[in-house]
Amino acid sequence: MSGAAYAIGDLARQTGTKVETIRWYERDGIMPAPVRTAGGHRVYTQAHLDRLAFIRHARELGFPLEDVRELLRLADKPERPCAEADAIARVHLEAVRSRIARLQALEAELVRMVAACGHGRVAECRVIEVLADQSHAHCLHDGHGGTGL
Amino acid sequence: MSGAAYAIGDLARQTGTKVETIRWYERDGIMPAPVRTAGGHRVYTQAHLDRLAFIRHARELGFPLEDVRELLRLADKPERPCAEADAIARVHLEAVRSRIARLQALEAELVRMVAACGHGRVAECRVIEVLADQSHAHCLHDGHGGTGL
DNA sequence: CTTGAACCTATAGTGACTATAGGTGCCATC
DNA sequence: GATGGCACCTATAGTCACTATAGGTTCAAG
Repeated sequence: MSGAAYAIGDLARQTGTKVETIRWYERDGIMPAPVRTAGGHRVYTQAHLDRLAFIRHARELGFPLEDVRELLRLADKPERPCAEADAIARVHLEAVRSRIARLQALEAELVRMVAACGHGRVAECRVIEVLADQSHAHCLHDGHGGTGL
Repeated sequence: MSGAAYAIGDLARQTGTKVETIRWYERDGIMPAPVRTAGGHRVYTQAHLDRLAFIRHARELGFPLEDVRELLRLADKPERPCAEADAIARVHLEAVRSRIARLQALEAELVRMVAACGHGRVAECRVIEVLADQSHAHCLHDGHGGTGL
C-alpha cells in the first residue's frame, strides 16, 4: 500500500509517454527526480505516475508547460491564500471555455460533412468558414461572406 | 468587390499572427505565395486572409500543421469522391470530441475551485485528479484513489 | 524629397519534445 | 555463478512550428 514502485518504462507505458520525454521533464524540473537504484536506474512512486498523467493530459489539451507548472503549484499548495490561485484558475477557465466553443463549432461542421458524405460527394465544405470565422478572433468587424478559402 | 488587397501587416493584425509566421507559412507551402509589388512587397487577397484565419484557428485548437494541410485539401476539392475526405473528417471528429470531453471535465473542476475560493482557501484542489484520471488514457485498469499531488 | 514605419532576406534561437549513439545494469535462465 | 539480452543510462543532435535578430530596402505621409 505504501510502496508501488515503477521503472521509467512502466511510467511510459501507463501514461503513453516516451521514456525520453519523462527524462526530459526531469531535467526541465517539472517532474521531481526520483530515487535511483545502486546502478542508477530511476525508481518512481505512485505520486510520480499521477503527476506525469496530469502533465500529459494538460499538454494534450494544449496548455504550455509553463501553465501546467502553474496548475501544479496550485495543486501543490491547497492551503495557499486564494487570490493568486483564483486568478490562475479564472484565466484558465476562460481559455478552456473558448477552446470548447471553437471545438464544438468544428465538431458540428465535421458532423455535417460526414453526413453529406453519405450522398457520394463532399458537398460544399465549410470547415474553413467555420473556423476562419472572425467571431472568435481579436479585431474585425465587417464579415464579407465569400467562400474562396 | 473583386479586389481587397492586404499588406502582410494587415493580415497579421486581422488574424493575430506574427508577420514572420506568415512568411514562414509561405516558405512551408501551406500559404500560397502572393503577388508582389515592383519593390517586392507581398500583396494578399481576401482568400489569403480566410485561409490564414483558418490555419490559425486550427493550430490554436491543437491540430498539427500536417492535419491542417489535410483539412485544407479537403476544402480545396469539394468535388472529390468521398472516401478519403470522410475518413479524414471522421478521424478528426473523434479527436475533437475527445478534446471537448476532457476540456469540459477540466472546466467543471476549475469552476469548482473558483467557487471554493470564495471562502478564502483553495480547498482540496482536484485539478490533477480530474486530468490525471486514466479514464481517457490508453491502458490501465485499477484506479487507486490516492491524492498525493 | 525626405523620413521613418513597414517591408524584405537570411540566420539563429526557443519550446517541447524525439531520435540516435554508445555504453551499463538487471534478472531470468542455463 | 556465468551469460544473454532487454531495459536502462548519459549525451548530443534533430524536428516542428514558430519567434527573434540583424542588416538592408520600399513606400507613403508630410
